[in-house]
Amino acid sequence: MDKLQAMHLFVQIAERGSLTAAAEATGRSLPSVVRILASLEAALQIRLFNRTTRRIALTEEGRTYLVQCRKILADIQETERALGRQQSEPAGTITVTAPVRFGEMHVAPAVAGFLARYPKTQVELLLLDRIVDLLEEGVDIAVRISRLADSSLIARPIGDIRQVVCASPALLARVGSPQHPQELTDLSCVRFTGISAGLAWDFLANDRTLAVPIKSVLTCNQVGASVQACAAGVGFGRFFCYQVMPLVRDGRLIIVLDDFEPPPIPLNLVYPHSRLLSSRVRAMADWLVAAIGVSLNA
Amino acid sequence: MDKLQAMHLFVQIAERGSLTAAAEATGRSLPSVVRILASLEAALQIRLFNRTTRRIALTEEGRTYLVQCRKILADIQETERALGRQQSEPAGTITVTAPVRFGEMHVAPAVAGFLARYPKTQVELLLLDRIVDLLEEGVDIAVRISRLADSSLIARPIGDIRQVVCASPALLARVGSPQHPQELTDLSCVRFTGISAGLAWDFLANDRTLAVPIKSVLTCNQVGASVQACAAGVGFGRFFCYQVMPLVRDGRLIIVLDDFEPPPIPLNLVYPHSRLLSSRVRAMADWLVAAIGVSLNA
DNA sequence: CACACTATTCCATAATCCGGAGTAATCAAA
DNA sequence: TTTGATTACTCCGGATTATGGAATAGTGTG
Repeated sequence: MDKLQAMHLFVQIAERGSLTAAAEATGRSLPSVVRILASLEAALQIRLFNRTTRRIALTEEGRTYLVQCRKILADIQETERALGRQQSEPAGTITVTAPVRFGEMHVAPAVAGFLARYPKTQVELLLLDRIVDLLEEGVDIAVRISRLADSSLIARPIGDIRQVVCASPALLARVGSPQHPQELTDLSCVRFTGISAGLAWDFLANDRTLAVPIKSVLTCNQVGASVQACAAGVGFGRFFCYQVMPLVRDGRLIIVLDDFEPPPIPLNLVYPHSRLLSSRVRAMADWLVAAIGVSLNA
Repeated sequence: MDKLQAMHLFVQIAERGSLTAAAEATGRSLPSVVRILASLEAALQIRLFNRTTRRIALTEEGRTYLVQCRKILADIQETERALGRQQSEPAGTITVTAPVRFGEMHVAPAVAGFLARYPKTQVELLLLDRIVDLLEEGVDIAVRISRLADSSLIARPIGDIRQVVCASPALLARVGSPQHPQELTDLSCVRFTGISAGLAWDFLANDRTLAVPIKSVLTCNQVGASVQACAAGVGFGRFFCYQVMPLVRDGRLIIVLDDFEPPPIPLNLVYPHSRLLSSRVRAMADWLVAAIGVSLNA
C-alpha cells in the first residue's frame, strides 16, 4: 500500500465528508477509495471513520490522525517545493577542476562571469594537473584535455587543443627552421612531462602517424619553466597551443612544423551524469561551454 | 511509486553507503533498490547520488533531502506510535447511551466501575428514551432493549428483559388475581407508552401468541409516573421487569400472569463495528457486558 | 592483468491494481 | 408505507505493474 497516497486520500475523505466525493476529487474510482481506506485502517489497526452505508463520521483517533496527516503531507510538499526552488535558480557551491595553466587562462575568467550572472552561487576552483576523482573529492565539473576512456561519466566536447612545436627566433636563426619532424631527432629539445611522458613526439605525415624520438636537453614537469626555457633558446618544445600563445603573439616563440601537427586533442567538460543534473551544475556547464569556446577562439 | 518506501530506502542507502548494503538491510533485491532510487530521483527531478558502478556519493541536494526525509519518517513513526499508545491503554472520551431508567439502575454503576479501573478515560452518559443516531451524535456504544433490525451496526447480546404484568396488592385483593390474560380485557390498566404503543398486550398461551386488548384508564409516557400509578392501585400495568423490581421486592407490587409471559426482549450492546474497534470502546463494551450481566442477575 | 565487487539492464513470471457490475443499507420524499 | 435515489461495500476478470534471477558493464584491488 502506498501510505502517502492513502494519507492524502484520507484527508480528502475527511474534508469532503464522503468517499464518493473524495473519489471524484482525486479522480479515482469509488472501489479504489474504499480499498485504500480499508487498507490504511488495517495498517494502522485503527478505525478512522465510523460509517454506515450512507454516512461517515471521523472517530476520535481519526481526528488526531487527520491533524498529523495534514502536517506530514505539508512537510513533504514543502520539502519538494524547496528542492524545486533550489533547482529553478542556481544556488549553492559548485566545484570545478581544470589543469592549472588552462584554468588560469580560460576557466577562471569564465567562472568570474558566471558568478556575476548567478549571485547565489559559490565556486570552488581546483586547478590541478592531475586527474581527480570526481566522486571522491566532490567535484561537479572537470575540464579535461585528453581523449577520454569509456566511462560512466559524461563528457561534453567543447573544443580542440592543438599540440604545437615551437622554438625561439634566436634558436631558429642558429639551427634553421626544420621542414620535417625527422629533423628534430638531432636538435636540442625541451621535454615537458605534463603532456606526454614518452621520449618521442608524434606527428602526422602523409596521413600516417609518425613518432619521432627526441633529444631532450631539459626535462621539466612544470609547464611554465619549460616554456620559459624554450623561449630562452634552450631547444624546441612541444606544448598545448594555449600554453605558448601569449609568447607566440609576442614573437618570443615561433611555431614550426605546423603542417605535421597531430590531430588536436579534444577538450572536454566532464561531469557525473547527464540526466537530472542539478540546475547549478547544468548552468555552470552551459556557461563554461560558451565562455571557453569564445576565449579559445579569441 | 511508494514514496514513503522510497524515502526510507534512500535514507538506508545514504547511511550504509551502497545500494547493495541497503538491499540487504531492507531485505529486498538489488534490482528493486536500483529501480526505487531511480524512480524517486525521477519524481523529484533531482539526482540524489552521484554514482559510478562502484561507488555512490550524496549530491548537495541529496544531503538536504536526507535531512528532511529523516524528519518526515520520524514524524510518521511518532504519529503511529502515538496512535498505538492511545490503543494500548484506554484513554479519551467514550459516549454511552441507554434508556433512562435502565441507565440509572445498571449502566451508571457499571460506568462508575469502569472509570475507576481506567483513570485516563472520561465517559459521557446519554440517558434517553429515544433511539439516537450513533454516527450523527458521535455515540460509541448504545444499550438497546429491543429486537434489532438488520443493520450495519454490530449488536452484542448481553441479557434478556422480561416483560411483566403487575398490580398492587390492594387492587388484587379487590378484583382478584387473574389466572389468564383474557381476564385483563375487563380490568383497569395503566398503559406506559414507552414499551408498546399499541392498545393490546401480547402473551404466550400454549406456545401461541395471544394479543389481549386492554382497557386503559391511564395512559402515560413516563415510566416512573406509570409505575407509581400502578402501585397506587390505579390498575394493572405492564413494564420491563427492571422497572418494577424494587417495588416488587418491597411488596408494593405483585407480578401476575407470569406463566403467560411473552419471550423476553433481548438486551443488546450496539456499536458501529466489530473490527478495528478502538481499545477504549472495546474495553467499555467488555466491561458493560460483564457488569450488567452481574447486576441483572443480582 | 585478473579477479572481485558494484550498479545497471533485461525479461519471464508473479502479484497487484483497476473499475464495472452487482449488493446492501439508509434516507427522503411521495 | 413504499418507492426511488444515494452511498458504501464486494466480487471478479482483465490489465498493469512489480519482482528477482541472470546477464551486462564499469571500477577498483591485489
